[in-house]
Amino acid sequence: MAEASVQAPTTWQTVHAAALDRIRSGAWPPGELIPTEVDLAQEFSCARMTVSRALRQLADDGMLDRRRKAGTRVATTPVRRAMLTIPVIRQEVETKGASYRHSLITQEHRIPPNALAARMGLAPGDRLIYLETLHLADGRPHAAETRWINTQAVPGILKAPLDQISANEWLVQNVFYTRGDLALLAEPATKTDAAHLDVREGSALFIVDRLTWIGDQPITAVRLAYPPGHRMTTTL
Amino acid sequence: MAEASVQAPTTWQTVHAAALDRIRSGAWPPGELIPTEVDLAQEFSCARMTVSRALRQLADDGMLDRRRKAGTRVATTPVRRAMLTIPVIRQEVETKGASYRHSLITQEHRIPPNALAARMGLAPGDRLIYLETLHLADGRPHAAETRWINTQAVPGILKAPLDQISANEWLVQNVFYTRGDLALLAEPATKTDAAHLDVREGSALFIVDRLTWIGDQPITAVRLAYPPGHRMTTTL
DNA sequence: TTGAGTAATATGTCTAGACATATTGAGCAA
DNA sequence: TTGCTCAATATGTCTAGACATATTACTCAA
Repeated sequence: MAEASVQAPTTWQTVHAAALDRIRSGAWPPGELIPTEVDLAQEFSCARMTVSRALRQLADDGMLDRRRKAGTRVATTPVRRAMLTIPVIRQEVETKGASYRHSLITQEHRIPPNALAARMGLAPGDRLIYLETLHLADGRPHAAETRWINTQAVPGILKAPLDQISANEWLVQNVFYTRGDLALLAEPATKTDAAHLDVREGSALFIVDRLTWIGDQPITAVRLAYPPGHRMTTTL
Repeated sequence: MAEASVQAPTTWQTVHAAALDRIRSGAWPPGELIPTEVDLAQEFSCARMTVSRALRQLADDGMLDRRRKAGTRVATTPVRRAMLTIPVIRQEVETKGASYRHSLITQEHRIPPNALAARMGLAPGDRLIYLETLHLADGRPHAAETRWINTQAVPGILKAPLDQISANEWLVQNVFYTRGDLALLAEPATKTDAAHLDVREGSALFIVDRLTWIGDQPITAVRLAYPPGHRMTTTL
C-alpha cells in the first residue's frame, strides 16, 4: 500500500534542522550573515512564516542573533546555556527513589541580619519568620535549609502547619513569585550545618542561595546547604 | 496630531500577559484546564494563531502543559527553571572589569583514570591530552582548570598554540558540540588546587564539571575549580 | 564635512482558512 | 467486564498576503 512519493510538506523542523546543520558544519560560520527569510523560504519551497518559526527557535536557543533590517547572524559566542531545574525538594528526593521527610528544627520571629534586610529592602527592625529545616532522604540528611519569610508579603503562611508541610512546598503551592535571584556557591560547613548534616565542621558544602519577589515585595530568602558529594546536574 | 483611538490590534504579548496574570492571580489555578484557543481567540478578538503563539511561549517557559485534544492546563509544579549561562572564562573575567590572563601549567599526553575513560566511553589505554591551566583576573587566581581532550575527535587541537589561546577559547571557537553534561558541586581543595589558587588545602571550592560530545564522540572533560567566595548567579 | 531627512529592507506580527495529528471518550462487540 | 473501533476535538502547523517597526544606507542641504 505504498503511497506514491508526494511532495512532502516542508515543516519548520526541517528548516530548523537544516539551519542547525549548516551552523554546526561551518557552512554558516559564527558572525556570518545568513540568507534572508524570503530567500530561505524560496530555497525550501515554503512560506516565510515557516522559516521564521525555525529561525526564531534557533534564536531562542542562542544559536542565532536576529535584528530587524540588519538580518540574521550566527551567534559569535555560541551561547552555552544550561537549564537548571529547581525542583521542590520532595521531588528531588523522591525521583532518587528515596522516601522524603523533613524536620522543623527552629521556628521563630526574628530580626534579620542587616545584610539580608538590606538585600530584601526591609525597614530596619522589621521582623521575619525564621525557619531552620532539615530535609531527609530515607532518614539521612539531604539538605539543611535556612529560610526567612516576609509575613507582610505572605500573610497566609502564619496559618500553615509548617511541621507537616515544609515551607518550601507550602510556598510553591500557594505563592507565585514574579522574580527570583539565585546564586550557587561553595561554603565551609558552619557548626550548625555540621550538626544538622552530620558532617565535620568546615566540610565543603554546596549552597543554593535564593531570594524571591512578588513585584518589588520580597517573599523569602533561602539558603540550602547540601552535604559533600551532592551534585546538581543538567544537560546542555 | 492625536490619532482617533483606533481599535488597537491584539498582539500575542497581550494574550501572554493576560494569561500570565490569570495564572499568577489564581484565576487559573494549577492543574486547571484553561479555555481552548478558539475560545480565547474569541475573547480577545484575534486569530487563533495569535493565542497559540502566546500559549506556546508560556508552555516553553514551563507555566503551561499543552497536549493535543487534552487541552491546556496550568502546570502543577510551576517549573522553576534557571538559565545558567556558561561563559567563556575570558568573558566571565572581563565583564567583571578585570583583565584576563591564563597560564598553562601542564600539557602532556596521558592515560586518563579509569572512571573518566569509562564515562567518556574510551578504550582502555587510549591517551588524551591532559592540561592544567590557571585563569587569572587582574593577576589573581580566578579558576583552576583541569582538562582532558580527545584528540581523535578534535585533531586540530594538536596544532593550536595553547600557551597563547586557552583550550577553553580554542574549543569554543572551533568546535560545536552537540551535547554536554554539566555538574555543579562543592569539593575540598586538593593540594594541587590549593597551590594553584593560593588557598588552604581543604577549602570549600565551587566546582564546575563538564563533559561535551559531538554525536557519540567525547570531545573534552573539564573540571573548573573556583576559590571560596565565587558565586554563580542567575535570575529566574 | 556634518547632520538631517528619507527611502529601502529584513524581521516581527496578524489574519483567515485549511489540513494534520494526537488523544479522548463513546459505542459496540466479544 | 474487557477490548476494539471510530468519531469528536484541541492543539500543531502551513499558507499567502498584509501591515508594522526597527535600522541601515543613502541623499541632499547647511
